[in-house]
Amino acid sequence: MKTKARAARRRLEIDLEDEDESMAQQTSSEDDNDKCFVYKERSKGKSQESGKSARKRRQMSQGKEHSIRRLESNERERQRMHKLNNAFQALREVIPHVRAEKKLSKIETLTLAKNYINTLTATILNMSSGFPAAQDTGSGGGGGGGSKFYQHYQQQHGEEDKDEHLEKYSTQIHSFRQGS
DNA sequence: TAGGCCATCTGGTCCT
DNA sequence: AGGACCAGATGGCCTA
Repeated sequence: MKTKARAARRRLEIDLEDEDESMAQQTSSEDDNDKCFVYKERSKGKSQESGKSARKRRQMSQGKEHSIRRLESNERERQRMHKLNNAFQALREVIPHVRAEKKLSKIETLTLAKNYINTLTATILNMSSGFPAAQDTGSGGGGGGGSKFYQHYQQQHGEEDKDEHLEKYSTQIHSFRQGS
C-alpha cells in the first residue's frame, strides 16, 4: 500500500544490514589492531589510534542500536495506529449516517459521534423526565422536576444546548448528504 | 492537477 | 530505562 513508507523501512533495514557487514569487517580488522594494541600497551602504553577506533566502534554500535530501536518503535507506533483505526472503525459502525456506501473520514466520524451522543442524551432526558419539565428553563429551576442526570446535564451544558444539539446533528447529516 | 485524507516515520516528551 | 503518546513531516492514493 504505502510503498514509499515501506521503501523507507526497507532502506533502514538495508542500512542496518550494511552496517552489520561493515561492522564485521571493521571489528575483524580492529581485532588485529586490538591485538596489536595489547602488545603496544604492554610495551609502551596507550596509543591514540586505539582510542579513536574504540570511539568509532562505540559510535557504530550505538548507531546500530539506535536503528534497531527505531525499527522497534516504528513497529509499535504502527500497531498503536492500527488499534486506533480499529476503534474508529468500530465507532463508524455504531453511528447512523447516510453515506453507507462511502466510508466516513475520521473527522466526520468524530463529529457525527459527538452530535449523535448529544442527540441521544437529549432524547434520554426527554424520556426520563417524562414531561416538559425537561423543557423548562434552567433559570429558576422548577423545584425537583428533572432527574439527577438531567440536572447534571444542565449544569454541564445549560438548557439551550439541547435543541441546538439536535439541530446540529441533523444539520451535520444534511451537510454530509449534500457532500456525497 | 489541486486538495483532502491517510499511513508511516521520526524525534521529543510524558509516564510507569 | 523503556514504552506510550503526540505532533510534524513526507509522500501516496483518490476524487472533483
